[in-house]
Amino acid sequence: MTVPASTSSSSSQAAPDRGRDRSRTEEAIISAARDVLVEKGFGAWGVNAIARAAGCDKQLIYRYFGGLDGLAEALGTDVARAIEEALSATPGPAATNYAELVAGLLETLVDVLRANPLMQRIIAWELSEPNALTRSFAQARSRALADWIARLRGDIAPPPGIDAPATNAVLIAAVQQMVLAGAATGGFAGLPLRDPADWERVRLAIRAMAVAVYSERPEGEDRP
Amino acid sequence: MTVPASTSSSSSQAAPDRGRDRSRTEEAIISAARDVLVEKGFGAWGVNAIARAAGCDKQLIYRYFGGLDGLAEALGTDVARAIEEALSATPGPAATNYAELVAGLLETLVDVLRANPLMQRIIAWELSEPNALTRSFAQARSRALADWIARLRGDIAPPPGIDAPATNAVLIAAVQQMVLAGAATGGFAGLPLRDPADWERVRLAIRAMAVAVYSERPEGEDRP
DNA sequence: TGCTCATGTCACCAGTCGGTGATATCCGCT
DNA sequence: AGCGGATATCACCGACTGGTGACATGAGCA
Repeated sequence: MTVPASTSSSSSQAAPDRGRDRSRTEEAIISAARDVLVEKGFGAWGVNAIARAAGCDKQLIYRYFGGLDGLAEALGTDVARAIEEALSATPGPAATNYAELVAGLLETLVDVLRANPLMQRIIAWELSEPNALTRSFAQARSRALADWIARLRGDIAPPPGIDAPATNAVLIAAVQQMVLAGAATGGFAGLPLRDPADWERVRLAIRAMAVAVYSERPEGEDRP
Repeated sequence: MTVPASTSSSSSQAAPDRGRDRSRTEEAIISAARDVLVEKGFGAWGVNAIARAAGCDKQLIYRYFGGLDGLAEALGTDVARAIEEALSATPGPAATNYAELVAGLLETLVDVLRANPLMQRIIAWELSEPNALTRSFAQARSRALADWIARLRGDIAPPPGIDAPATNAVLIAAVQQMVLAGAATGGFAGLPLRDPADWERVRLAIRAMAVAVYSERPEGEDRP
């Protein structure tokens, strides 16, 4: 009788002996792709590392996904679905005016983004090496975010005389940069970003800015 | 007679035939290191690519700088010097109150950062793969920025009742993220970042936020 | 002149990468 | 039982990486 070829000679990750089940293998590969991106960064995101993490041969990545691009696309839809349900699960701020609405959304965004290292990696990737791959990621993320905001906004309109799209973009940019810097280096511009107290300062600062800019009445910009 | 071994078989960069001059070669290597980082990104920042761009053998990188770490250190001091003189050359905003001071500083920062792709690469690097290398870069940058601000601030004090360090960090974070996103993808959160008009919107939005948050009197937070 | 040493160049190493063809193994169907 | 096809694994390729030792070349000095 032939020895059962003990399957113990595998990577440190994931039991390698799942039966010949294509769908399960595909899930394992996608999960491994996600794990590699989160734990090793996009610089190490390749067929070899992913196959190693998934405990299967890299040939399967080519067969089932058509290479890295197809795998990225599959992971993209997977990520988009995860984001949408993560956002739809978060309770929106019950605000009656635009300033409080935006302030609440930004605070929620800080929490959601801080709890989502995968999203952080994708954003950093997009900032460093924008390509067709990251573009689909960014597109899905942007769309989910826009839907979420539109859903929670309801019929609350921004005050006139203020460039709301630009202002909101700047505010969201601030949130992103702070979260990324905090995760990467634990601080930004001399401000520590480690303890919950540090993030409470950030949260208050962002809220104060949003409320201030959307509450103050711009001088002489009113319609006659 | 032997043919003069035409030196045309080199990379597209830089004439490879500088006389046996160590200091000149070192400068060429540092310059090549900077160019590779700017044009190819930190993913391609290695001895092979740098030596190729410098038109010399990679062995010289090890001999003169002790490898990539030493070269990074040398480039770091070079960058720090460049930043300091770039910032010292920019005229500070002549403001008499804190809100206008911060608004002017942020607008200047947008311009300086947008005109400095090397700095953008370093920031993106730091956000993606923080290591001893990027830390020295970030440290030099942070110090130069702090000195610049301290120099221009003079004796103008922030209004009481506002967490100025946190607020300023958030504002600077917004500037960084907008500039990085603009350079990487040409837009952010649906807002285009290509034409000067786009950046004018951003500039106005940032100014409005800074002025609003530092002008508005926080209610009931005053000292008695 | 001849010697020395700094400068520069070349060849090579082990390792990893993305990618592909050939082969083994097992399930289901007739 | 036997066959076909899907699933999975192995072995290999060329290219590139960081790193190192050996060698050529030239300038300056005794």
